[in-house]
Amino acid sequence: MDQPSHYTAQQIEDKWYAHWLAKDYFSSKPDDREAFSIVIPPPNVTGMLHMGHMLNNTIQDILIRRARQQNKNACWVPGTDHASIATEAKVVKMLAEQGIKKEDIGREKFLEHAFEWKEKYGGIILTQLRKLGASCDWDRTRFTMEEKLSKAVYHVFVDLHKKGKIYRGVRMTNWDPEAQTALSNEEVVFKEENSQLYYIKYQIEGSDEAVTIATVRPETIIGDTAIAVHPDDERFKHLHGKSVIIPIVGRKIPIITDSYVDMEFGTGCLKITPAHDPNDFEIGQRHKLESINMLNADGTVAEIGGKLAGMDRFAARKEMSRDLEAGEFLIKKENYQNKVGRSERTNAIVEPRLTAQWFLDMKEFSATALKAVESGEVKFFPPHFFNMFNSWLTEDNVRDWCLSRQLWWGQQIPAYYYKSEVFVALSIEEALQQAQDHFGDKEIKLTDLKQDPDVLDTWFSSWLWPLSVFDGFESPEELKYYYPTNVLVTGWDIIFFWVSKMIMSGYEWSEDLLGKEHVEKHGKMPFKDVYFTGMVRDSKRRKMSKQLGNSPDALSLIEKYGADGVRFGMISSGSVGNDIIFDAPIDPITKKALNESALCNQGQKFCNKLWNALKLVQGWETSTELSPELREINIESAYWFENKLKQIVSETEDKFENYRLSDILMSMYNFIWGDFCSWYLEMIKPAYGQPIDPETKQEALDFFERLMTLLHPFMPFVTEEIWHKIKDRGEGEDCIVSRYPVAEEFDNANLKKIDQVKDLITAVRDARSSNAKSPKDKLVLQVLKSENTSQLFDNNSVSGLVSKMANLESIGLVESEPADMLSFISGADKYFVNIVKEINVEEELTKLRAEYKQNENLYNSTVKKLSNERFVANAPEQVIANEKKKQADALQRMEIIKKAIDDLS
RNA sequence: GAGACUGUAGCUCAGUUGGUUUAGAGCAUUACCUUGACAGGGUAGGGGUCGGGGGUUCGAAUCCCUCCAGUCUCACCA
Repeated sequence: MDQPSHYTAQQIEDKWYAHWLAKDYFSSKPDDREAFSIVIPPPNVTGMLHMGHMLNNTIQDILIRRARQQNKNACWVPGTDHASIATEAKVVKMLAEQGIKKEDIGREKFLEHAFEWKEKYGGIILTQLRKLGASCDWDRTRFTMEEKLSKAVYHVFVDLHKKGKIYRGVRMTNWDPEAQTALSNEEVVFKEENSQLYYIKYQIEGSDEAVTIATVRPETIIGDTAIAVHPDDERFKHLHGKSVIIPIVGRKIPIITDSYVDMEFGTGCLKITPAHDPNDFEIGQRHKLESINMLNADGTVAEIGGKLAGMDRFAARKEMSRDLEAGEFLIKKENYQNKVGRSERTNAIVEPRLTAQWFLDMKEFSATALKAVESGEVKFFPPHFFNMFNSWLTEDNVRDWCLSRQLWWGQQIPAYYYKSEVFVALSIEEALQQAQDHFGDKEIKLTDLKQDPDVLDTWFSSWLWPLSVFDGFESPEELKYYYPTNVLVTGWDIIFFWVSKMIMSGYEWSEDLLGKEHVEKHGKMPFKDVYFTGMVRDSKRRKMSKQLGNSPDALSLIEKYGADGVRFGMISSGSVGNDIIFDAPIDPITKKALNESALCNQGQKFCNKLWNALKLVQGWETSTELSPELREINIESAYWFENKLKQIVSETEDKFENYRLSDILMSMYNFIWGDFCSWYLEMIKPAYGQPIDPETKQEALDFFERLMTLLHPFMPFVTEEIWHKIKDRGEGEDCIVSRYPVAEEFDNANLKKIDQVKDLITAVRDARSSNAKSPKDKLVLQVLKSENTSQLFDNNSVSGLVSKMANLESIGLVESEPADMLSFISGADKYFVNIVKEINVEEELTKLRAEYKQNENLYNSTVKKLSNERFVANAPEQVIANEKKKQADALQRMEIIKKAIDDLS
């Protein structure tokens, strides 16, 4: 068969992906097999495939494909997240380009545009995942804002409200006075700017004394409700419990103590304005201080500001400054650099402002999540992430979850206002009923109710993901089969945002949905294992991002190296939990990452190697009329390779348990390239142009087939291609559904024996190479008889094997050392070849002496250890035995080398 | 500023409870040889004071302290 010598991934990959889809291999429906389920961490619907996705999804695909090959019912649910902020921003931008403002068209029209945008451009990433080979069940593709999932969201919101866990409260938000909207932290840009720091004197009530505070926003003294000092600050101890008078304003406020105050910073006194500073707000809560809001939504001073009322905040600042100066309250002004937050969109200076928000009480939830991981019901890989998890969810640190977002794209909060009351219900009709009952007024109409304009945080839909994608809130059928999912693969940066919250929701609702019996048997957790992937970084350890331009383009990489090559590159560059330094070179001129990678290239070369190995085996002609000696060598080789294969399979099984994927891939790479291609195939390879016996050829092809099955989860395309090239396949006989091997007993003694054989072959080649003998010259090998060598060469196949691989003319055991032959040591035995040594004695002596010295050092170190009484007394027996063996071996080698030195000199 | 994680050959990483590791692998690299499956093969080699410094121990890459650097999450400061 004529085959090109290069493997070309591109068409082959498309072909097989289409084939798998056509055969419906990715789809999963409950049956009587064991389920193996993974829910994808839903990427933003606006997202494009980047390196992080490739890493994450390759891992998931490996796990899913292996499970599928283990005849488990493998189900990988794909989908996207509606990503309120990111998507709304995109749509707003798109509309802005058309000269449309969202406020002008209103909520309904805006959402129409948003959905239109989503239909057109959203979810591109899912298509891109196919290029990578992701074997998701595409029929199950979900979207966090689709109707069913939204229903689940409303359901849990109402449920939590009934349980009394949801409350309305005020919270500091970043307020953009220009756009008159709250901003998320992501939408605020902090920059160093030049400001003025005002030092202001506050008179102590009933005393001549005064304290000085510093502020960059003097107008906010209108909202002051306390002065805080550090409890241990000696300078102010005598003032504890006293009060001060706010300058100009004239109001009396207390002096309180709080360890938040930094004694070293400024004057050591801090004015507390709970309504206009996040930290002050917290201090205010601790000390039950009043919050006085002194700013209107548009950034002008509120009524309470007296003569400043109605003035813009900056004008008010100047005015206040003048008044303070006039009243001799202003001690000094100094230039000051601080970080000022500006709105990403309007560039207006952001004001911290108290706004009403919906909250979820997290106390019980976080305790539940902690316990789930602590008890091992949910296992973290690597386990050390529990530290971080723990420090965040402990009572002192946990904060209630702010559920509302001042956006339109998302699930609108199902809370309806009538007069001063709010009614939470699944529908406005229900809310109406509640309102009518509450007020005892049947006249209240639907139009009298006003729904809360805010939407829910995106995480409030994705925290239900493992429950909702199986439609658990509608019927338990599928959920019963697939829940708990087996493993979650995600980045550790969203451990609190997402991982912890899914655990919480799982424990909160799984019993309601699945029944007591089911959760007692299978557990309430949403997933049993969590595999944390690292961040993908560049060579400077920076996170790869679009803005930095330090990320190669994912699709270009696939185009260049093939999906298999890229998968190889991704997996081999990192292990569980560790960040991945992706070695893409940077263009020195543009400073952008080039779409190149040495590791992906290695993966591509690996595909090529497989391809050519197949070409070799298939090129062999067969003949049944070959000498039995040849067949014997091949039997010996096959027996060894069979054992080696079993060993790898058993190691692999173990490593999969611990998600040591890069480890597995590397050992397969070495196994296939080294043991299979360089050793096994060379062992059985017939002389050029000669035929091979048909049994051996078949064995080789069978091995090949098993290797493809083993490697398939990692490199699905090339393995499928080769699988089909090995022989004609029937309907449904594809690598993707070939049975993954299970660990079996193997003959360890045989592996050790062949290791010796390989060492010997290497030693002969070395003797040849270092004495300028051509590989083509046949040599005579004499083996000094020992217990070990007699055993090793007790049958013809080993001699045959060594002869073939080391290109020997003959091989024989001798009782005593032959004269005029070159000697060498392999293992602890001595061998001779018919090479006449023609090197200079000096050189050889130096070499031998160095070798002697090395062994002597080793020997000395063991002597030192073994003569140390405390070592002998304390070290475990095994360690001492090893040390003794090391000593004995070193001694034996020293003797042999010594003799060689003596012979030479 | 707080917490967490990371720091082992030129690069990317192993090194599981401290002792068969005189610190390993893959890639890259050097020399010689070879090339009739292959971007290939063979043989030998170079390259690391395991981030720095202390400590515990008979024994530390591994445990403790401290410092340095990087990253992430949170807080960003009156």
